[in-house]
Amino acid sequence: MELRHFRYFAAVARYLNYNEASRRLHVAQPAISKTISDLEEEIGAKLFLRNKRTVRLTAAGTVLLGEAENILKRSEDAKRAVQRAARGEVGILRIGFIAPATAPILPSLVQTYARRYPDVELKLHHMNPDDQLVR
Amino acid sequence: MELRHFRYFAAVARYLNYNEASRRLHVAQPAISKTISDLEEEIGAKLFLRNKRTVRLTAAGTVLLGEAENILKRSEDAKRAVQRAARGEVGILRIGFIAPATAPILPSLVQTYARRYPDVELKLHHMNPDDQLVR
DNA sequence: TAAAAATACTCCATAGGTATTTTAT
DNA sequence: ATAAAATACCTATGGAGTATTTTTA
Repeated sequence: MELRHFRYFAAVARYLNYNEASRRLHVAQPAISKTISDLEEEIGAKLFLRNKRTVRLTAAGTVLLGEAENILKRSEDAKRAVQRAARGEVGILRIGFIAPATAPILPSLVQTYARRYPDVELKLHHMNPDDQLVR
Repeated sequence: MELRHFRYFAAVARYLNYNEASRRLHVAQPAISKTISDLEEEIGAKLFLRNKRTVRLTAAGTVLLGEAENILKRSEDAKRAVQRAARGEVGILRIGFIAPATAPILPSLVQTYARRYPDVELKLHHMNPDDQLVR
């Protein structure tokens, strides 16, 4: 089971039409048919009723639709969250400082930084010159 | 981006060792390397620090680990939920009845059924003989 | 040197394409 | 007759394997 199965399934469920899903996804219709039937086989349940010329979701399919859309959205959200973390826009920044030396400049620096990166948690550590630098 | 990427990534993140992940997943080590680097390329961020002989998660990787595990779990949960729905163990069951005819037997039937399938929502509809059967 | 990850290549499974058939309107 | 999904078959991309190199403890 891969996200691809969910993507194709969600498109078919949305349009209730394999050809339309095929056009929207830019994938040939038989590939859609195959992927849906592979998914049905893996899960062990019919997802669509397609006896007539119309396609309808089964009860099982209705359950999957909600889950699949959620998972697809979470995956895209995760990607963006990771990209933001990589850019340093979220996370934890620990700053060690020695009392007298940085006293005059630190507050304004911290304030400016905190405004620019509201999702970075700042941790200030008042240190002595011989402290170990850990974590 | 597919669940496969998340599966391999989660295994490497867990053991912090490509060879160990390779053994656990029953997939050759170069396939793991390739999949991780494909994922890093797609996301546009390094997920592991592997300069030294040790593997460590980056900040971005740490964010992804939580998300990836969550998505993988949700996917398995979704599969099971769909299977349960297909077996009729969850969902909605609408029962139409005509007042006098079924009066004596319906209550006990409903009670027995509700105990056996606690996740099936029962909807009872008091109907007239000429009512349309809809939904 | 020994270990672990990356690289190079080869192979094959399967995702996806084209053509056609089936089915129902 | 038309439109949509399924089936059959073929192609080729890329996932995974083996062998090797690189790197660093």
